Amino acid sequence: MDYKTRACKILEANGNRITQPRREVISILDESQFPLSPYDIAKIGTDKGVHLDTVTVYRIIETLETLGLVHRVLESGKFLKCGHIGLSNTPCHHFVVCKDCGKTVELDSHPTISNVMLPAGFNLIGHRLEFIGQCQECIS
Amino acid sequence: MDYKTRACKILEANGNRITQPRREVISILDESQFPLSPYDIAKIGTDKGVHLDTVTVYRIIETLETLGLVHRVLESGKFLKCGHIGLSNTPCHHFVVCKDCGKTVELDSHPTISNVMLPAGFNLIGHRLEFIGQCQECIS
DNA sequence: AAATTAACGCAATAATATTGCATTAATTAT
DNA sequence: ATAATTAATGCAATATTATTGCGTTAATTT
Repeated sequence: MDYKTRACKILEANGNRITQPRREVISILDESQFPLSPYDIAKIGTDKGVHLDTVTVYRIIETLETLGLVHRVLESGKFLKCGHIGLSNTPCHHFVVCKDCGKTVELDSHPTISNVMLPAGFNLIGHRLEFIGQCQECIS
Repeated sequence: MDYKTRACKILEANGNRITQPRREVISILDESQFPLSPYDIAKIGTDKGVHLDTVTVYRIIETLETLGLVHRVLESGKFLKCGHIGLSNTPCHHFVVCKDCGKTVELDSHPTISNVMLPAGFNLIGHRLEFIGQCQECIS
């Protein structure tokens, strides 16, 4: 199932309406191999002749993120469609980011830092690993 | 050597002046176990009676980051002192972040996702791993 | 086809970040 | 120790990114 179909199904299954702006945002995310900011998305839409209000894009992104349909790439703060709903639904996210052009690829599996399979030709400089959880005081 | 001493040494060694605002920012970072935004830092300083302009804090943070003396915690966008200059100097960063209170701890070593040593009592929910590098097109 | 209401669009505002320039103060040279 | 040098600061203005409130529109249900 392609991303657009999957996204619409999941939206619907969670009681959300399939609107023109949502279709457009999903389509734009699907077609980009770079992560995009809400402003990027609004501009691309408007350039294509489909008016997209930036506030609307913010709200759509928030919805899609909740549903596990987009990630936020931390290094740039921009958003990327999720390639794998199964993994993306979990609170574990794995990306490869090019520091020069920003191109970003989601990794298929849970890699370790030492034995990760990177895209062909990708030159590894470093990494960021953040474990998210609850500290002792916040659990109780 | 404690953080303040180390920070001043490194600043000096790189031809930077040891100024009052810099001392203050370093001190505030040293005393906080939570990551802080430039605005947080300016406010804490001002509350302590030491006027700190926010723009100045931005510039100081930038300098400290370049020297490997602070990290940016991606999840929150806030800054944290580096506990380990040796590791921090590399483009590899490892944190544990509490999702509730934001308390953040830097990890000592290069952990793998499956065998990480977390602080006592820390409940692990998920993680973010971003590999940074250059894609094939950007290398040439 | 009408009723319902989620979602949108616009305007205003808040929060975060950056730039230019005159002034201040840390360091160097005398 | 004092003067000269210039890095760094502080202020003002501006740019960028994100949020909120509310009347209107349009997707869905009745």
